[in-house]
Amino acid sequence: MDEIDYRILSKLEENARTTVSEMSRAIAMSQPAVTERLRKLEENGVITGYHAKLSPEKLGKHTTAFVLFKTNRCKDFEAFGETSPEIVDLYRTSGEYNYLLKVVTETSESLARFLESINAFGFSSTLIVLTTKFEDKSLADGMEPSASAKPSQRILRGL
Amino acid sequence: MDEIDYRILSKLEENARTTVSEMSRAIAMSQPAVTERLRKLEENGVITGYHAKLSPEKLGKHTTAFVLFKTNRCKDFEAFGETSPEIVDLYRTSGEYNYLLKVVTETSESLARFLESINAFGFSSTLIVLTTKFEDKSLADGMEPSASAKPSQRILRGL
DNA sequence: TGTGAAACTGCATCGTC
DNA sequence: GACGATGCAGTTTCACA
Repeated sequence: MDEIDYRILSKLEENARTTVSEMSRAIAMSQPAVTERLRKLEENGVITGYHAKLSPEKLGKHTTAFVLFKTNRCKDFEAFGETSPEIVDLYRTSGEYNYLLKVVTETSESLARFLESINAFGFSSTLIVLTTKFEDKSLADGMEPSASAKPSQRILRGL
Repeated sequence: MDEIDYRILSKLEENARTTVSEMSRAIAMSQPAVTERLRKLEENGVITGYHAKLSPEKLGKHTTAFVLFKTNRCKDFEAFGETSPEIVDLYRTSGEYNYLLKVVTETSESLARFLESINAFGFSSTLIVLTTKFEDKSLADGMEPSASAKPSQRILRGL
């Protein structure tokens, strides 16, 4: 994990469809060398996937909310979460509530129906998203090989 | 926005580096036709970007938290948020708190330092993420052209 | 909108250092 | 680890329906 790796990661965070040749030009390194580095970054699990980001609005989903949730039926609730298309993110958390959900629905009415459906499992507290200032800020940008790359050497060997 | 568009979107949500030829094979449609649909989905803002997803752990970032935040210095706080590498997501929300932050840091100590730094702007309540059950569930999957594609016709014309 | 054909570009793979 | 060469795969562009 040197500076070149961070530059590759940064490029792909910004645009996952960047071609290997484009990166090899930007980096001034041969195409096979970039391909090989990329292969290792994927193999080592540094890159976990490449995903298109869609506009919920353009898909008719106008309401986003975060739901703090408290339940003692964790297994049941997690199984429900897996199958619920409204829940896009699900986190186990510390604190008074034990789950945090990001929920994306068509309207505030469909959010209300969703909240009623989870009331069967426990108690919820809902924060409606008014505006998203930003999302998914780069993790690779501003990473210095000297600072956090040395620990990652250990990590990449599976420790 | 017909069923073919949803299949394209679904493929790219799952793997943003899927080639046009792969999609054209899966869909049984010519390559230029898929390219043209893709161009329009991007132009209309249905697809907002393609991003590599990185493992915070593998980059030495072992602590993730959601922070509920209350401030009356909104402009100042948002400007701070833009420049803060720890804040990966920033939402304006309804409720007692007016912001929700997703924060990714190296350790719980660096999280503590971060929380001290934002105390200058207002009050926070922190939920530490113990485990991420899932993130970024598909928005396009299970979308029926009959249901939400008709509204999106209006949306795509800019209404 | 969609198609097929052709020119162009990018990628995988190899042997070499 | 990185490089250059090469053959195959993917993309772009076009005339046409």
